[in-house]
Amino acid sequence: MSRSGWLLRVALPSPLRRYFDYLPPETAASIGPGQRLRVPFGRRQLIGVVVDRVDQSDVPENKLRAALECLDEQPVLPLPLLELALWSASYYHYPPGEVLATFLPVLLRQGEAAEFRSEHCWVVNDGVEPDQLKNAPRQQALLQLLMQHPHGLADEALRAQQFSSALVRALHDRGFISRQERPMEPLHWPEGDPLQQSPLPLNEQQQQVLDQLNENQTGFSCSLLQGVTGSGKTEVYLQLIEAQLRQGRQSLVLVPEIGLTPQTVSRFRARFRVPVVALHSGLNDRERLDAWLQAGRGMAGIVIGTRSAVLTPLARPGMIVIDEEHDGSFKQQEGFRYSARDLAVMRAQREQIPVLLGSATPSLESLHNAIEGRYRWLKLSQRAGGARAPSFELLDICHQPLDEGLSEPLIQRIGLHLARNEQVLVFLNRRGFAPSLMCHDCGWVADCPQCDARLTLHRSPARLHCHHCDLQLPLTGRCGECNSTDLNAQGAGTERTEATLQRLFENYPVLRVDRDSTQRKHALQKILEQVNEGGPCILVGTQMLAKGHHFPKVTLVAILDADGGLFSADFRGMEKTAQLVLQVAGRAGRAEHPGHVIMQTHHAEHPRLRSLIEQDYTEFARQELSDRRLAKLPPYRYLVMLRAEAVAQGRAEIFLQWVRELIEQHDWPGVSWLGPLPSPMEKRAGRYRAQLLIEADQRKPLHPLLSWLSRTLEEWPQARKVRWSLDVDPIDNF
DNA sequence: AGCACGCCGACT
DNA sequence: GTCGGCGTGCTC
Repeated sequence: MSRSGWLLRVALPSPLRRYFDYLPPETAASIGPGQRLRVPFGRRQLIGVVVDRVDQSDVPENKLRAALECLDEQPVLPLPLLELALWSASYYHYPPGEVLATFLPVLLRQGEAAEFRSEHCWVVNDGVEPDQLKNAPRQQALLQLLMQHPHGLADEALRAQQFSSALVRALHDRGFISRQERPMEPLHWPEGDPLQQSPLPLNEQQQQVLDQLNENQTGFSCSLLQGVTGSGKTEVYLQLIEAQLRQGRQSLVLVPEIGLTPQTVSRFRARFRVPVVALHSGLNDRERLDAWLQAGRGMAGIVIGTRSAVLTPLARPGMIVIDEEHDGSFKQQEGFRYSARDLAVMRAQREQIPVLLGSATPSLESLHNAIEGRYRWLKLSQRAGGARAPSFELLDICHQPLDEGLSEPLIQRIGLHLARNEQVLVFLNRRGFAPSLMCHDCGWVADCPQCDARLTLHRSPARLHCHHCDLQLPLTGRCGECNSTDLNAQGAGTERTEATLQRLFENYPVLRVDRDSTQRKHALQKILEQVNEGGPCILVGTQMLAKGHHFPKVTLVAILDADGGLFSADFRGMEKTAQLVLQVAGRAGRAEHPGHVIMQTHHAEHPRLRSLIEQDYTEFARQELSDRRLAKLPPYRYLVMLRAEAVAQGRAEIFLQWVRELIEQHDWPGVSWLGPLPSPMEKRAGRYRAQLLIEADQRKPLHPLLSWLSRTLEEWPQARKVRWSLDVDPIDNF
């Protein structure tokens, strides 16, 4: 075999944490990093990404095989993004080939060409004259339109001009036009002013923040924009993006999963004349690839999407915005467990562009970075348009009789606001009718057979539903133990609260907003429309209500259970509660009717709750941070969770005990470990889970241990009998 | 992870 | 006599 003298180092979608070297394919043109190869791998073929060209391999020459073909003439992934992928593989200790695969749209992973979709278009045949169609005016009009477009028009363009497909077919059948296939017309930036709609006037604070941020339009910088709800953060984003567009640069906007609504996207589309690409879950594989290519080839001016949008290539990156940066959905909770927020900061650093983290309630991690001066800290404390901040009240419900979770004083206050023709928002972060179903004769409780959890009782449709594994069981109306029919629903979820409120306030509409009530398409939109009509009503819902939508006619926000996160096993419970409370509170009120927030609690004297309502989020966060420092918790300590799960009880824990002993055979200065411990919910979806916590005061000493550990576990036969995963910077302990 | 090979139990 | 259970070994 003739040796060409160089080899290709390839990342392959396989759980193995290493690269594979190949001889170049027969048709070896110029192949380098970022291009895809089809290679033989064992008995199958895989699509991999070249990460390097090398002239030596550790693999014996006779084991080297030749790649079958190269799929790209140009790198499909720009080099900065390839490097980001490889860096994140090493940071999260996840197999590089799998990481690279998640950077690519599905079709590219499968070996499809990195080209825009081809679309059908219609062209006029030679020698056809419109006069021939005098008796068919619509056909004639269509023909005339097509004659103005010698390259043809796509079905979609014709439909937009009100020409039906039947009409098109008629012309085709008569031999006037024919169908051609060609790559989709890519979007282009229009010449001139990128604005389509004037920017909103800024208040003084907004203007100051904008000016400061515009000082750093290029080069890396990281800023935290802490702006109370309604302070007009989005307008600041829009005007920053505008400045980037004027320089011909693209912006990437990351939003939480529930934040990516058509309204959000249309606000960006309405403002600018440049193409806005939205990466939402409704796209199919083809649409996703087209959007990805539009971003990577610089045709899109703005790319907006959820977590995975941070992996999208940009031809001329200008800046990255992460809205609601504290939101948990930016962390992937399985497989490649990356944090889109942290990757965005890393990416901005590598691409030398600014990154902006925005939130009314920043994560303690980001706030800590701001306090320490690593991030520029900018604040918007005024609500735009002169709206006033809501007032807060802790309502002590100790010893108070509750009507399905509602105290008498609260019911009265709700009635008061309704009587004044105002709207009320009732927040309860618990779906369903009741969180459990109990037998009154023997005390049996309906448990999930696959999880250590109660089944939630739902009424519409009636069923028992496990919110952890999604198991759904029909209601039998009988106790699973003693067959009694005397069953009691314990506690209240949104369905029950809705019913209770409807009973108490029968003359007012009660509208429920949660995952169940908004499943049908446009259901949420309909509810929102009714609320916006402005008549008095009660909105009941989960955290769905806390994101994105604003309800100016709501003057009372009732938080039924403020206690959930106060004493939870999760050390972030307090932080999450505070963020949720402030997000919900921020939905209400406007200038002439400031909102009032009532929180029902059994701990009205809880110091942290008090500081949250009497002072502000920043002061609350400083206290919380000082607790974290004392307790040696993030952001003062770096955590990695080694998780394991197995079908047999105890298996995962025994495995982790072995791992611990393995770790202890070596010296790891600056690193300590805790566990193994069963997960807070040991059994979930039929698997028993355990975890070993690895921690350190610095990041640096963690990585040698993790590299060694992941490689060791990968090769260890015992490790194949359980499912294990490393979670770097975990955010919850389940 | 796939996908093979390999060696022991209940079936057309 | 075979189909198939999952142990274990390998992938440049």
